[in-house]
Amino acid sequence: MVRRTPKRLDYEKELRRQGVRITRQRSVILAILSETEDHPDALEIFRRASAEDPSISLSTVYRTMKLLGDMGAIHRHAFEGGPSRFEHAGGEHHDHLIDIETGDVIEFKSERIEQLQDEIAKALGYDIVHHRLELYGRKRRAG
Amino acid sequence: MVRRTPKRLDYEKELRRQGVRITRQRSVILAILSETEDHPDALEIFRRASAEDPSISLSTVYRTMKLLGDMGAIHRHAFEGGPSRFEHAGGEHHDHLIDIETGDVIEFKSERIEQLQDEIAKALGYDIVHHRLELYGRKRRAG
DNA sequence: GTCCAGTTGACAGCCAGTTGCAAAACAAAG
DNA sequence: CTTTGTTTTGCAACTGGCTGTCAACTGGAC
Repeated sequence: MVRRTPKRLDYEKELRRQGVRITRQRSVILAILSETEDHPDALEIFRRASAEDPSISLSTVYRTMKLLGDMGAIHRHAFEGGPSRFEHAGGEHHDHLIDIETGDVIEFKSERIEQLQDEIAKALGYDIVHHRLELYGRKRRAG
Repeated sequence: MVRRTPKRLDYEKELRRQGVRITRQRSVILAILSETEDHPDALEIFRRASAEDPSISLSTVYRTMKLLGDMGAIHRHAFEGGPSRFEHAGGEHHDHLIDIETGDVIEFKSERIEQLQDEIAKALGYDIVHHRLELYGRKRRAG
């Protein structure tokens, strides 16, 4: 059962409920985030937002990403050798496989790995607050 | 069977063999790296190097870390929310648990997780080139 | 010792991201 | 719809971590 991306208005309603002002700029950015399935960086979000409202500044994009991140509405991923990339939160937890040739990101999930991580941390006397698991790979050529 | 940290001269000999000039500065930095068991960042290495030779510049530390990284003599880790931290290569592969309160780094290894990662990548049609697994946690208070 | 490509320190430049500030805009109250 | 007070914005300046430039210096082959 696939969870569908929340719509723009769901985001806005939820943020308003938390006392966040919905400005024209934030609305545009939220729309972009809720409609995409990829993992754009701040500059890419800025480009897409600019197409819709040329007056939006890159600062505002950065500030909005920070705000949304702090509120838990989006996740920020600092993959190797590039700027942070974002995705809307709300789906299930997952990790990432990054295509080192194209930069494409594939999401995956392994209950078993999560479980092993917990066991390892426990054995070392720690509670995991969060983790980062990224696989960097190259598409296997058939043949 | 624990592999012992290679000594400074081992490093130097190996680098010389690969055609790298061993300067006074590099020698000092290599000594620091081969004698530490922690994961210092460039500034910390600079501080330790300065104590031994005040004329060493931070630029040289950065350049040397890049050089040694490219040669495979050290590993660079970009943990969350901080500068890159380094460790000498030469031990077995391992992953890291980072204490989010102290910044301490604990190394661990899980054959099983590595294996699961390979399986996941394979299932997605990829060959893993490298990966990053970091657990961020807090020491469990005995209660 | 001589020589010169490789290396250095100083410092400018770069990149992703943050911040200070005056002007503009949201939204609550009237 | 207007007023009001706080938030947010665009802009430009700034930051931190790191890389590039360049004249002076130096390791190490001869």
